[in-house]
Amino acid sequence: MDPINRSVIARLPRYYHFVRDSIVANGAEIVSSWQLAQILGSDDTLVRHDMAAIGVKGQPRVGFRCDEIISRIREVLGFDVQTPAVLVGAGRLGGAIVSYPGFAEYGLKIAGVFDANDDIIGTMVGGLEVQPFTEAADVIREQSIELAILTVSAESAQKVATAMIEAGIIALWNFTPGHIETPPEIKIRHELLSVGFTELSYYLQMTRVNGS
Amino acid sequence: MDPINRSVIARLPRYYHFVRDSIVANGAEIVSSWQLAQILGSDDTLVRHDMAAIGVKGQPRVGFRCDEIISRIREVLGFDVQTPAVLVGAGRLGGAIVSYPGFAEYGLKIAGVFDANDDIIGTMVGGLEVQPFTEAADVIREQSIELAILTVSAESAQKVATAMIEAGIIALWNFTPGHIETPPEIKIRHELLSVGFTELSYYLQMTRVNGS
DNA sequence: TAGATTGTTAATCGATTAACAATC
DNA sequence: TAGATTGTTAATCGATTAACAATC
Repeated sequence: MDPINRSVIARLPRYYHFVRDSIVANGAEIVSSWQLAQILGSDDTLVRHDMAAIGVKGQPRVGFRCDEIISRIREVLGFDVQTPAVLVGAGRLGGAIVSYPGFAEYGLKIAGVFDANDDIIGTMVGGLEVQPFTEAADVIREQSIELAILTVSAESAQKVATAMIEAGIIALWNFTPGHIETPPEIKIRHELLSVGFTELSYYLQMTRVNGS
Repeated sequence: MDPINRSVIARLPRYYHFVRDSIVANGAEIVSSWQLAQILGSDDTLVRHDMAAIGVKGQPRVGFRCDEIISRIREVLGFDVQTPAVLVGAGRLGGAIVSYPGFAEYGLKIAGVFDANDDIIGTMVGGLEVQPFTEAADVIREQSIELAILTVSAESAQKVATAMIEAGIIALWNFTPGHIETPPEIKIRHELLSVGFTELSYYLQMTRVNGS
């Protein structure tokens, strides 16, 4: 299968949520490209292109089967293959992520929570005991963990990332605002909360300047 | 001033962080488009286009002034105008956001934290006392608050959003995975954690399928 | 001056939308 | 059949990159 465009990939979770919720809420079996386009605020042609990209075939005059959309998205995104991950930094944000109820559905399994702070080590976070950061590398190696979630401070981000990569991690999910240098073969995703606020702040700024 | 492209806006926080950190770390006064391109993994021409878009002029043979970049980005994004916001849903994620230390720098000011759960009302979150949700509308009206941050459950997302809009909110920052319908004049940003994980999961899925 | 970097136009690339045929 | 919706090619649009002149 050809690799799928990044922009398509980014839309899949929104399709997924809406279709799954429709099934749960009113037993929907069929959804049209027009309906999905409404949800994303886009064109129905784009939806059909997306469905074609992930190999979902619709039925002319009818629409797309909800269960087919769900199962294909799960397959494409690898939701049915469990992805074990370590989380480093058991602060508030780390705790929120460990406890986020939806993640199990996507196949994300937090295999261990680590922190360097002695006051936090040994406490429970989302049903897991916080372990000393010094033991993270062993856990990664023993369980062949590929993903690390970084919720440490910006200052320690680079140091932690380097240690994780050395231990065998190939993907990083970075929630710190710090700058991290990684070798090109490592996949890193920056989840900068500031980017989200920035967009809203700019919008509000514009309505102030131009008059609302 | 012309509106600035969404994609440019999304890059500004990354420039901002890097330049600010460079100033703090080693007193940098000048940065070149090539250096900034390295950070974003992009082309130096793109950086120069971005600088032109926000009205920062560089000096040929020298580079761009760090302080000028910082002050222009702050101005464009409205960081120096305080943006008061209400946060609804004082769970773990809500708590993490209220306590996020960086936000004050961007001008985000949490003016009130609200929750519908009696067990949570009255507790302290990030230095603020959690107030009953029923009082949120009054606070919004009294303080002319324009932004609401939603960290409630997916199930109550729509109901809360509707109430916020009725009270006068014009921008929503939605951290719930639920689907929310809003009138077109309302700016809504969906901060779906699943989108981030999805991208990483797809990458890991691909390396599994194609052999790494 | 020579050289390094910015500034800007033109070219390319990729993603979205339009048009319309195919299907049931 | 008529009509509604998918499927797919072509056109458009926008964002990125290439090329090169301008500048100090």
